[in-house]
Amino acid sequence: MDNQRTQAIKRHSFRETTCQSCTLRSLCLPLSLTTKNLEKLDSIIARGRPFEKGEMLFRQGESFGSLFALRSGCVKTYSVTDSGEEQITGFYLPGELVGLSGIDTDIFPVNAIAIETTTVCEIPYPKFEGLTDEIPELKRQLISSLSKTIRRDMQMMLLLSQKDAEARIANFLLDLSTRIERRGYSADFIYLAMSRNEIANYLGLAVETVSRIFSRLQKAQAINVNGRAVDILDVAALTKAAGSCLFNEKKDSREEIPSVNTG
Amino acid sequence: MDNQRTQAIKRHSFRETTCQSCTLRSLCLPLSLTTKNLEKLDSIIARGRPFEKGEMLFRQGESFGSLFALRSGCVKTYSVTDSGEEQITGFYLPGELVGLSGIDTDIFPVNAIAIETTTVCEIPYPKFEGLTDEIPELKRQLISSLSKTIRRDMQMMLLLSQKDAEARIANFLLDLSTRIERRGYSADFIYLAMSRNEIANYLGLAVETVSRIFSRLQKAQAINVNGRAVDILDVAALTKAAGSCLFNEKKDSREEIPSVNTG
DNA sequence: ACAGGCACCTGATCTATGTCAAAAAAATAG
DNA sequence: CTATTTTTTTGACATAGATCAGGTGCCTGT
Repeated sequence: MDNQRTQAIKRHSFRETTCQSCTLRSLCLPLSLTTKNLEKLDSIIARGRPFEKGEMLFRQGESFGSLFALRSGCVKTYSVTDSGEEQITGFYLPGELVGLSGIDTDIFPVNAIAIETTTVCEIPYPKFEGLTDEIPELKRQLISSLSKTIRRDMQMMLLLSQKDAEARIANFLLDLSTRIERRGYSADFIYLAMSRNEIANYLGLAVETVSRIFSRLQKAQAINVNGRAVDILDVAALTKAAGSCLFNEKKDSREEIPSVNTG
Repeated sequence: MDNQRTQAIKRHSFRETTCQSCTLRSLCLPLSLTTKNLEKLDSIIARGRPFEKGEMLFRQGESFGSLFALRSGCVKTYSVTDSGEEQITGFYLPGELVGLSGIDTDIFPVNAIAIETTTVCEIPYPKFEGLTDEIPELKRQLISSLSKTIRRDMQMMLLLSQKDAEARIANFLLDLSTRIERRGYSADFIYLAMSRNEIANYLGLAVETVSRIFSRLQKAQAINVNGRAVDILDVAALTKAAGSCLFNEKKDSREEIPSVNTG
């Protein structure tokens, strides 16, 4: 069930106990902080036991208190409408920040749940906010994360409002590929932490459609699917299937992005 | 062409020359600043001549330098993909902030264009950022705007990925209604600053569909349409057509929201 | 006032994708 | 290991909404 990659992610992260020694530092909030400021940040961070698959980091409606930086694993955020439908608003990988959408309210507007065993750094927001007064660089970092999330969301809206099923899925796969590559893994292999159902919900499609498109892309030799293991065989073909993207997206995707998706 | 409402908006705003005397203060960044801090903010703001319909506040790819707070009129933001398709990412009303999505890059990721005569307060970002160091309340205000934008975007994603054409349009109208009501006008009458085409693009629909749904809602006595003038006859029916919404949306929508939509 | 061009509306098709149904494969429980 | 449930795949069919086509009215500039 756990493949090499997830094993590796777990192994490399469990030992880390400070931001300074964390291999995700360059992807996360600490990016470009001085050693001294790193220590300050470190001192407010809480690192608890791992969340098992299915455990919730926080719930929609619960009082907002902390941001969460992922150290390992994978988290999804979703909202529930008043009639009970769920809408997944994002999947998060190590180094990414979960909880940004709750910052200015007293409550979280989404649920966050671990979809595989996950370790996090919990960042109590009131303390963190205090730190941003002392450390302008940290403030800039937070604002930057928020702004990047907004740009991501724009991209997602473009996807949902103009692209067909195949393009949505191609984009989804390429996005994951880029993100795991940035974390030091091969861009050509993805182990999906989420079910077809979750992918469908996230992309605004029916499960059956997701399944069919996976099959179609496999038949076209663009990918090789084996349950949740996906090999990318032909990036060019996938990119073509993904269709046009926003200007500067490529450039953008090469930057370090501390936070992505909505949550 | 210009109806009573837009005339009124223009009239009441043109005279304002300081944040202190601005009637939009409670909807905008100044919210909850002390008089002294208000003056500081005021001193960095530039107020130029109005943008005529069709004039651009800034262009995608242009270097990011300022945020823009609308004083009157209406602005749309849109991105262009590398193959030339346009995607409208937001419509902005007086009191709302345009440009947030460019904050952490050196370039604007979207175009912003006035879709009717529009006056703005230009807020040079480097200076503004400096002010956020001095005025934690202003920093909080900015972070709050960003976070609210993210929640809005989530809502939009839900709309695009789960709702049918009728629900999208009902939501769109109710959203506009709420926003203009918050600005002191009747919630029952909307003068649309944007064309059917722009509505269609924004909502991920074909123009013809928008037109048909308008007709259908009119036939159902929920609204009365006369070109760009829309009377809301039956809020309950519209709300029902809009379908389920995210928990807490109602509560949320009653807060003062300095910025909305992506841009 | 008139011509040209948009913006908007409405009807007739066509199609991508949703829905329903059922089987195969994989995960989980016992 | 076997039974049961859940996830995934595939096929057949239905449908919302896109596309195509045409018509009307409105605004613009001359």
